[in-house]
Parts: sequence; structure tokens; C-alpha cells
Amino acid sequence: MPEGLEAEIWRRSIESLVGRTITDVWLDERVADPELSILLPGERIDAVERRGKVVRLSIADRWLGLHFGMTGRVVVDGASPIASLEYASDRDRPEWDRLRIHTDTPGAAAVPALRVNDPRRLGRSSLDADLGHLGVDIFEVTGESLVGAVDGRRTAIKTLLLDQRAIAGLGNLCADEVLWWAGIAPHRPAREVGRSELDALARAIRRRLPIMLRRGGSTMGVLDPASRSSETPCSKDGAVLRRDTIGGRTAVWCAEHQR
DNA sequence: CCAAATGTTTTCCC
DNA sequence: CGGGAAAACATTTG
Repeated sequence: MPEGLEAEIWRRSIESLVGRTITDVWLDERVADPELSILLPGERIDAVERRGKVVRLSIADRWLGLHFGMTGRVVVDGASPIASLEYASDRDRPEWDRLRIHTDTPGAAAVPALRVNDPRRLGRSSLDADLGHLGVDIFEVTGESLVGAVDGRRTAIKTLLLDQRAIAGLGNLCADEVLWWAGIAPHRPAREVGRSELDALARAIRRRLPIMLRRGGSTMGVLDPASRSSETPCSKDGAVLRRDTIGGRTAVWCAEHQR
């Protein structure tokens, strides 16, 4: 589920916790830094920000970083900012909780202010993680920055888009989506994608991501999960969408208008 | 039973 | 060093 768009939705939701004081912390030591349970209680949540797919909370001049892997999700004050679109009811079993933070919320002490729920345990909750390797954020991409990200790389353009050091926040769904809008085939070597095409790609990122964000996240594009999982005609030209493995991930694309 | 799944990270190889 | 493929992580879903 979580790409940069989901992280942004959760960041906005977690923002409602700013100013509260943490009263209690429970965590799964396998995927959350045990130091958190010593450090956080008694401290105030000062700010929340997002970098690529990472959401981080400023607490006592330290950073609590949340990375969600493939199946992590966030519940704030008992409510899911992202309604479960793909999966049914039991996507939120308590035994999948990896981090629970209680705050001094008046009248709602029983419900954790923040829960990270992650069945597959591929996400991590960490302290002061170094995010220096991250490339330009998805909401700040320009044609110029894509030229810098490509930097002569031979790897497939889609693989480059998924490389968080090049662009921070794109995941498998959004990468396919923006390539579809820009009319660029995913397997093309990055260095062979021309400047005008990179500009088109930057435009697709700038225009489409805010729309998908407003609609609810990375599953709300033209290449939604339904059209990814079956033989679906391209909504632009009717050609049957192709599914290929590129860089170890499934790429869905239209060989008719993506060249 | 088998394959695939929205994400990294590491390892091995050319 | 660049890059690619594959495996590992862990669990659910179709």
C-alpha cells in the first residue's frame, strides 16, 4: 500500500497529534527501536514531516522515523486515514501492531493516538535515521532534477524512478502511472530518454500525483489494481495493457502509446 | 499447492 | 564501479 502519496496522507493525519505529550509507548522490538519506549514518554510531539516514503515525528529534538515497507499502515486516534480499499475487514488485527503511542488526549486515553500496523513486518520505526541518500522529493520534481537523476544511467527508466536515491517517494504503482501519462516505455534505458521526454515525465509527476493524492493515493490512477491484475484495454487507445517484469517488479504499460 | 503482492537490502555475478 | 538478477525478509490473498 504505501508509496509517497500514502505517506503524505498519513503525515497530514498525524499532524493532528502535534502539541500532545506522549504518555505511553508499546512496540514490537523486532521492527521498532526499543530505545523509543524509554525515550518518548513524557515528551511532546513537536512536528511531523515527510521525506519520500518516510514520515518522521520531531520529539525531544530527535526524529522518530516511520517507514512502512509494503504492508504497513497508520491509525490515528482509532481512525484509518486511508480506508481499506483493496482488502477486507481483517487487515487490522491487533497482533499486527508494531508501534503504539498513547498521548494525553483528553477523554480518549484507551485508544492509542498513533498505531503502526504491519502484517508482514517489512516496515521499520527508527530513531534519527539518516535520510541523506534520498533524491528529490516527488512533489518537487522538475525536468532539471530528472536530468540530474538520470546522470548517464543505463538502467531502465522505470527502475530509476523507483530508486529512492534518484527520486524519493515513487513506488511501483505511481512509477507505472507517470510513465503511462508521459508516453514513455518503462524498459527504455534512462540515458536514452531525451530532455523533452524528461520534461513530459516531470509534468506527469507534477500534475497526476496531486490528483491521485486527493483521490486517496497510489491506487487511484488510470492503472489501478483492477486493471493491473487482468487483461485490460488501455483507456487512451484501447490496446491491451502489457505486464512485464522490469527490475524485479511488475510493470504494467501500453505498448501502443508508450514508446 | 502455487504465484503474486504498493518495499528495501544484500549478495553474487558479469 | 555500474548493473542486473535473485534471494531474503514475512504473510495474506487469489
